Amino acid sequence: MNNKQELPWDNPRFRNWVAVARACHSVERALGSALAPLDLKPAQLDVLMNLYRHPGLSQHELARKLLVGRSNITMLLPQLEKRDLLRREGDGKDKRILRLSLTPTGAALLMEALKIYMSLVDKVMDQSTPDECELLGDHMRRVIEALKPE
Amino acid sequence: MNNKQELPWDNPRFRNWVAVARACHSVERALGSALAPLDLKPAQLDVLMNLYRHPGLSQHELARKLLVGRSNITMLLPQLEKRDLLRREGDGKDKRILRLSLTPTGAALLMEALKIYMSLVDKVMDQSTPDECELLGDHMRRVIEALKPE
DNA sequence: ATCGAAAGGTTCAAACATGAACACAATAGT
DNA sequence: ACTATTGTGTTCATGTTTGAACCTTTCGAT
Repeated sequence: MNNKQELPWDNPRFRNWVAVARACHSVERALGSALAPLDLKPAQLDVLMNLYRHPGLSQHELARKLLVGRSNITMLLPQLEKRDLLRREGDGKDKRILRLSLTPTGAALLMEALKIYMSLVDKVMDQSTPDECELLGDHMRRVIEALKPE
Repeated sequence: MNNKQELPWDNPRFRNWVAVARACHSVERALGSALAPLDLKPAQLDVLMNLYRHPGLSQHELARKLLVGRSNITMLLPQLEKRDLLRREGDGKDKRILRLSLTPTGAALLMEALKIYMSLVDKVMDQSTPDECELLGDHMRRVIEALKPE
């Protein structure tokens, strides 16, 4: 009955990952507050960022980039479209697909939001050297790869 | 009108933090799937973990540890209490406070869940050396500190 | 051609999180 | 003692996320 052989809290991997999760959570909440003046939620910022980098994305592709269900996108977009931040137009060849792109208004708002996000990221990365920051990013990109097919 | 001077995607700090956020999101979703057989959500696992380490926590204290609103706890606990995973009993001195503690059933389920969580954490940390893992944890603990008072 | 399977998007109900307003207990200042 | 203030937990309305069922379009096999 004693499976306390090695409690997770003594395991460095566990302790350290829990710290990562908590830090992420903190940053997410801080970002939420910081974006409030723009009337933008972190999830919506994610949409704008991805459309800026990948214009012409379909809704399904966007959903996969955001690690989110397709229906979530369907619910998320109308708000942004009504605010004239993005456009949805049918693909010429495949009538099922809606291609997404930012409007100038959307791009402008994105730039404002990015300033806010960047200042938060600066606070985070001030806690490490540039080398450590790069190591961190490399590690996390490997994690994303390792978890991708599942 | 050209504030593209330095687009965030070219900024190492930004790129690397975005990777952290995405990795966390991936892990969170993978954990959600992996915990399904236990009929446990990541948020509920967080509750059990904190009660295991800090028995006798009040609801407010728990909420702050989880970075979550007090009302969230109120909504979250009854399900777990009905499953006999935890107990809520009034504090003798201060009748406002409800003190929380795991039942044996709760502790047992927690151990099962931790095995699942650990195997996921192993997959994550296999992507780095032990030294880098420790560095990562230290960095993130500093981040948590830096964001705390806000 | 035609039928069946797969893919894109939408709809809907249920689960969840959030913050403001509330009720009650405890504490401090007078 | 008494009021005002703070702290703890609950309630409620709102907004988000999710997954399953659905409709339509496309593609592939016969």
